[in-house]
Amino acid sequence: MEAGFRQDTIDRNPEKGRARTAPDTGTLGKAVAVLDVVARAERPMRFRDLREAIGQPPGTLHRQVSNLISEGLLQVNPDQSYGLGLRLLQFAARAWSGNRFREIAEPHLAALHEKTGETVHLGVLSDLEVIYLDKVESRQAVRMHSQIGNASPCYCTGVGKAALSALPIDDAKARIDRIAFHRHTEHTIADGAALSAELADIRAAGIAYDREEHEPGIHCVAAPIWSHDRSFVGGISVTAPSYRIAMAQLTQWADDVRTAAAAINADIEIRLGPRA
Amino acid sequence: MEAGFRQDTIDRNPEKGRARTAPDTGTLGKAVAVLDVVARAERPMRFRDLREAIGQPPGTLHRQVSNLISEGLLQVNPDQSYGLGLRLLQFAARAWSGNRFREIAEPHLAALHEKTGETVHLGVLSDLEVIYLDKVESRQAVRMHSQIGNASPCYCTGVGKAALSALPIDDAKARIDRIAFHRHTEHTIADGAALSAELADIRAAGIAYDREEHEPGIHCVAAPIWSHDRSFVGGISVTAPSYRIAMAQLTQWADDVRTAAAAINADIEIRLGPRA
DNA sequence: CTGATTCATTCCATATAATGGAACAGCGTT
DNA sequence: AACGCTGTTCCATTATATGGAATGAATCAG
Repeated sequence: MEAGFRQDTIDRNPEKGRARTAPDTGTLGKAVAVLDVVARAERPMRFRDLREAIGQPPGTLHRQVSNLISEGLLQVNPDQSYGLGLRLLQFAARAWSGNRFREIAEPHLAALHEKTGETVHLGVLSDLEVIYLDKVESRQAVRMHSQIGNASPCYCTGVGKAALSALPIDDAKARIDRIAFHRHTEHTIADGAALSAELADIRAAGIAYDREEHEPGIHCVAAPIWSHDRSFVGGISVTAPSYRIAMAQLTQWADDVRTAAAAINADIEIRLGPRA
Repeated sequence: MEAGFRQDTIDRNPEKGRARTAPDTGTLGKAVAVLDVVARAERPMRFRDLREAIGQPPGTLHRQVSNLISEGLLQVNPDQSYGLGLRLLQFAARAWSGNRFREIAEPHLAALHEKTGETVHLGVLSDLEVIYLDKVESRQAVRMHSQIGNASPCYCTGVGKAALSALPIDDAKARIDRIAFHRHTEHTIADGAALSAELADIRAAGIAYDREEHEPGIHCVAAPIWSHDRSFVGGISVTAPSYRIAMAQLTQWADDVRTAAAAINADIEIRLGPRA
């Protein structure tokens, strides 16, 4: 419908394995496991579908589902299939507008977009994935929602690699060992050794490139941002289609991206630092 | 920053009382109660603040918070304050893109916008509030996220009144009795009797108007949509600033809005009906 | 239309997880 | 250095979730 060059769909990745931070333990863990199944489902899920996906006895699952519904986290469609509840939308609206990093980065993203004219992203590292928090785009091409909140692998995105480069080296190493690499394009980094090597370069340069490693025909230049204690790492990027913007242009933007990221880091330190 | 005429902020309403569907009972209920407090907080909430807001003993609250964090539903900012977790953004992205009603309504909203040139909304009734699921807007003026997922009172919005009119009368009556009316503008409906009276008109006409009842200077024309069993009711609306669009113009659009809503209802019946 | 079968829901004794008081640790303040 | 304020950990107790079995509803075959 719209002229977005980047795929408009939600996670077409063939990687079906969940990158959960926590095990499905405890009452809460089991509850979000149910939400997770519903969220990741591609076809409408009815009760029996959930049952085989979750593997809980019917009575148990039924009560879990009931509780989720009464909390508004889950809902039943008229055709008996389950969908995520509207309460999640409410929460997300707050999660987004109340996010301090997004708030701090916002003007810098706008400025960077102003300078380059291309799409600017803000992403945060969440375990092994990058979650996009914001984007600034020239035309109202792609619908925002299709991108914000979406997760992409960290090893084949500019923001992801930038974020990894901001982690303490042993932390980064530990995460890399847990990555299940998948070739999204012919340029995708395929193993941990190659990724570690590239991260060394990224650390030295303060700049990461995605050379059509995630989506064919899309490349980007990114720089890391972080909080003082590295409990938060993320990145910003300028993304463009390679048919229109040459790699040489990206490298020219590198300084702008690095400068913008540095400015964001300074703001984070001031507004969220230990002495805030 | 942008030229949005409708307020860009999240819920400035003075109504602080929560419109919870469920009591804070059960492990899950207590967990979302914590999320709710964080979501509704206006200043940064630290552990101490949560403690007084929730009223749980420190040990208990600490574990609840820890569990929420390990599930990614909550996170700690570097300055020790809590924020909603990124997992909620991921879930919401799916809740939105996977929402059947939104999906079905989408082309009709686009067509309605094409015809009127003004902002078109899709909202769903959730207990006593309307939650906006989608909007189509001419310029990329207001950021989508500031609107989608937001909740507004049902008694002073076009979509809300339209949705109420689609409920079985006793259900509507029961909900009206629970509304805490608040005068947002001088035109806001102030009591249940007035609302019931207006709902009768809306049922007869199939059209609801918001005559600057929520935001001064903003009015809209809306029509209800629903599922066959009324487990879902909502509405669509065309919204405009009154300085630019006269009431007479809104009444001229009423037929278009009603027609669009009817088309959506037909699609819902076909795609989500009992024999789907 | 009837009977058989599958699936969803309810119930309740049991197993499990959440609770909260108390004791501990970290840190800034007096 | 001792105090007070917050946040964190521990563990016996208590409340909650669990899941097998029974019931009810819906679907399908004959």
